[in-house]
Amino acid sequence: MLELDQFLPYRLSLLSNQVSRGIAETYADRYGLSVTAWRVLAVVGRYDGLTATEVAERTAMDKVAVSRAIKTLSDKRYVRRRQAHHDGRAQALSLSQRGQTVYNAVVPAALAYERQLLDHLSAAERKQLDTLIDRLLKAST
Amino acid sequence: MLELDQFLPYRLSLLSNQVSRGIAETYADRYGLSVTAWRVLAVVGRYDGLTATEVAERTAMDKVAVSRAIKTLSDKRYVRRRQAHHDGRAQALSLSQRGQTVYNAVVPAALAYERQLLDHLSAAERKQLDTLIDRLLKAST
DNA sequence: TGATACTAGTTACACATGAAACTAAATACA
DNA sequence: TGTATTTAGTTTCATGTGTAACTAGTATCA
Repeated sequence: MLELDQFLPYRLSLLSNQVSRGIAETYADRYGLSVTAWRVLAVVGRYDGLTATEVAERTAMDKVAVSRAIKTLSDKRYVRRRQAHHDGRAQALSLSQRGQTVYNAVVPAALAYERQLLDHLSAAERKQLDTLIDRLLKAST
Repeated sequence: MLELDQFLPYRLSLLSNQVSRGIAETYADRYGLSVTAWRVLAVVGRYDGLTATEVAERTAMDKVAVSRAIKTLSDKRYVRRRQAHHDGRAQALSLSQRGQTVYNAVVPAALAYERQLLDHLSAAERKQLDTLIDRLLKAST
């Protein structure tokens, strides 16, 4: 007998969507960023000079999604692409001035949201949560 | 400093997607069901005679998504709609013979997948996980 | 009863997403 | 060197999704 609201995959999906929506409110409208674009921005801001392929690896997004997100960010002049010196096909990505500004505004807001969430858990529980997620991530691959 | 792969919202999204994909493999191709359609099927199979609105409440999907899923399921002859006697606008949903067959095949497979996942956790950890998800669900609303 | 506000479900639009096909550059190696 | 294979990134197509507008039936209450 399957009771949807006790079914782990459903609960995870619910939680993930709720959290994502909450976070997205901190940047979506203000900066016109989708979740995928936001992730790319976050990674390029953290690791300057990555190529699209490297971004894809770090974000667990496929290269099509990354390519589109980069196009969006590039159209908005948040990221610059320059020819990667070692490979004529690849482009090294970095934040523009504007992109840096967005990054500086958006990352703290996202972290604050996460902190606010985790405030509902004790230190021990946070650690537990981490362990459990790791375990389930491995188990589901 | 935001490190994506230690960021809770990202980790939750990753986990939820992986799990959903794993589950979907047990029914998507074989029965042509999307996640939303599958959820509606599961709820109607469990609670016969629900209306679309009631399904929406039970699945945390919005009514547009439910309407579309019902259309899919109805086109495939998995669910029947009959006029709800108390309200001319509403339709009471139930599984057809075919739908029942699909339900009987698909639900055990989904539960088996969940069990296989949870096998990686001890009884105490499962309880912890439940509590933590509940807590975070409340915190994120 | 009849005007008004509400509700069930569908449709339309704009945008997001995944898979496969494609272009151009790089590599392998006979 | 020249042919075959692989790889970076983009485009295309079919499908999924959320928001808002819509249709038709229901409830309210003067």
